[in-house]
Amino acid sequence: MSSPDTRQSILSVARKMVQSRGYSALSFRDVAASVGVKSASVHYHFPTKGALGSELARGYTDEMAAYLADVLGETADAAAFMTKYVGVFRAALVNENRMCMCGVLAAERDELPAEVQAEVERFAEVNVEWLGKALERDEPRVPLAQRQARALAIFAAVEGAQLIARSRSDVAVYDQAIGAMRTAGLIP
Amino acid sequence: MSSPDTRQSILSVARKMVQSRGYSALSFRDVAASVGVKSASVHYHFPTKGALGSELARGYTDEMAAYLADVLGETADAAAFMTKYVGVFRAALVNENRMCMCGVLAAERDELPAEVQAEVERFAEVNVEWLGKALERDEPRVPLAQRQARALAIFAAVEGAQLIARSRSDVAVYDQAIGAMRTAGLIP
DNA sequence: TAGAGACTATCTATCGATAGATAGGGGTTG
DNA sequence: CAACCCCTATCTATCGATAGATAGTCTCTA
Repeated sequence: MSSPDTRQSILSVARKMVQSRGYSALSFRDVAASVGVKSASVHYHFPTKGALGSELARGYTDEMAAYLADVLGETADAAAFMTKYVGVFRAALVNENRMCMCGVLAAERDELPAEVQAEVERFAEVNVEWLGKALERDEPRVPLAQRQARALAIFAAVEGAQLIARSRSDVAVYDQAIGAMRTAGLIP
Repeated sequence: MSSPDTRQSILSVARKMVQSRGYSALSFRDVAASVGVKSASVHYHFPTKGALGSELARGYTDEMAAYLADVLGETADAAAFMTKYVGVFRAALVNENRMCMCGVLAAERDELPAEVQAEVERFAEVNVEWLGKALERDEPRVPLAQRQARALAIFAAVEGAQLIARSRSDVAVYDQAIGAMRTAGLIP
């Protein structure tokens, strides 16, 4: 197996592992076994656990940012944006009851190397900024600060809905919570 | 040191440890060192890590349930209830940037013994049920199902707000998110 | 009431398993 | 040949857990 393949396999396997078991439970041996190489080979591509973790988080955020940018490119109203947005987090639950990787990492904050922490914060920034832009489509006259505060609240609420739905292994919990958030007026 | 003291110290230290570092990072040695005994003594009081974890979660939920019952006993409207409710989660953040223990545990779901998982689910049930009762004070005519859905949404939103505020080590993020949730009408 | 026996709570020492990490060798390929 | 990639082998540190011993306390009984 050539290097780019191995490297990508490592990232893919490690991402799933973090999403389902957390950063602390991410081990070089498990990743290696799942990829089909030895743990020393994983160290070849990612010298330390922090290097692997930060690249994982960076790639995760980058992919999310790219997807959100695409969605924003389509002309649509805020409600349509939100439907797509909550769909991303829903998909993680449907896919083997996983969580947003940065949500998991946030819960383990004190265990993370600083470089990983920074990426987690960037993920939040990217999401909140995007949500602010999406809200702007509907209510361009609302002051920026107020819109950003609401964007922050939506991001937090969606992460929370995912968290508790996962704790019950029941995507219906997510749907119910998101539905109520929309009914109440938090999410367009 | 007599046994009840040691046992309580273990629970107290372990709770803080889980709240700040997660279940995976909870170790008998660290707990023992912090309490001032040997790890074997911790095993004397809690034979397995699962036993310690489930008792931690059980006690945590029990304390929360008792506090919430007290609050509900006081005559007040839903808004007053919510102020106290969000204050509980705020206090954890202020207190060394900790998180709701069951929120942390929810994120690590797949790493938890079944007995601990069950306690995490009970915490959610207790919270949602209480929130439903609190909402009932303001809107007794709203159908039960709808009220419970909103209660679920509030619980999820508050947990989420705490999660992302903690990831930034900034309680102001929590305040801003909660404020926007109230402004938007999700939280009374 | 004195002593035997059991219980409590802790200790020291150690177990096998696993963690992340490293040194150095070997094969493949451009 | 040189760079790249993966390997074997190993290291130190730590994990949860257990064995066996001990000092102190409690209880029951002769």
